[in-house]
Amino acid sequence: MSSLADRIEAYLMHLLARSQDGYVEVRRGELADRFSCVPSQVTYVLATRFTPERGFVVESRRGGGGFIRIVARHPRPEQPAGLGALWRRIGRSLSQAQAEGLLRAWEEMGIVSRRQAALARHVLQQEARELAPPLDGMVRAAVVKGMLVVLSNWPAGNDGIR
Amino acid sequence: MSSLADRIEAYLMHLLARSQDGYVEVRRGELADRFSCVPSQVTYVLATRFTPERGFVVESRRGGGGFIRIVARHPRPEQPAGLGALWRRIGRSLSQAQAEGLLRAWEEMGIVSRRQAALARHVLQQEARELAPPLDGMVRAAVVKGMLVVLSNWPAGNDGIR
DNA sequence: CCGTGATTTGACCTTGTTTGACTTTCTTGG
DNA sequence: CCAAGAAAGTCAAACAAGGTCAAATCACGG
Repeated sequence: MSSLADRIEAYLMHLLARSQDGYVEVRRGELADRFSCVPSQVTYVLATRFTPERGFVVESRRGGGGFIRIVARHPRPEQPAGLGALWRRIGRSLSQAQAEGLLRAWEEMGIVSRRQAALARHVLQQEARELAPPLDGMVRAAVVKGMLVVLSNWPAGNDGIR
Repeated sequence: MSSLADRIEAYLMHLLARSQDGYVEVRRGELADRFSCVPSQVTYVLATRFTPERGFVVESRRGGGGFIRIVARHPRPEQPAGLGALWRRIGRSLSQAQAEGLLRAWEEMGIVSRRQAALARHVLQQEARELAPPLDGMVRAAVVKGMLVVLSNWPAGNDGIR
């Protein structure tokens, strides 16, 4: 028997799946109402199912006109070699070699252009230069994650500044 | 449902975007009238959304012929040019407020999607969290620059990872 | 049957918005 | 100069969400 939490999760996943932009906005109260439960049940579902580890980011606002926004990081949740894995693999820090390897791979896959790769290498160099070992890796990871944010596009996304 | 405050903000932003000089002048009373609300609602919007933190300066005069002038400090809708300036603006370090302001601006201009903006906010938060003052700013700058690397997408059109 | 982890509830908290009564500051006509 | 009137400003109370936390309950493997 699927639990209430499961059904709420399924409903939200459904909304996400058919959303064109890769995110949904709901009212906690309305949801609670629809499933005839207390609002904090919704909070529970968000906290246990829509976590960053599972590839979701949740934003919310209180007060009048408040809402909860659930953002999916990737169209197809957990593909073995997909973006989710990539996010996890990057982790908190990247060596120069790791970063370059990633870039080369992306370039070969046509995920980034030659020019973007070159620019990225330049930025990596600039930013991580003269930083002591614990920090430089973090900065590299930061740069790559910034790239990933823009690259991990939901079908129908932005194409960049022309 | 977006709140009244949101709608008033949007309206003012719209006026600002259309204005060539980067500022607008409105009557508090007229605005209140247009949105059928009390005048102090307008004051509330100004106080919460058009702050110096977000790059606005608000001046006003009371009495007959009074007015409210909203000046946008940097966000000139730099459509064609701007990219180089953007790199320069980012610099070596970014405060949380600066980073969020930039993101908001990009989101408004449609340079990044709502979803990308949300992801970016999350990454920014995660990466800079528990980093002491000199470093956190650098990491934020790194994230934003990573985004910019991909966004400054010349001819070779990239559509993101599918 | 029991212990453990997941779920469900509800009382209470924090944040953001809306309204309205009251105040301050200008402008102007007399 | 001064009183009236026309704005805008302040501030606190009432509302409108969402968040927290812990107790109660449930489901299950051992």
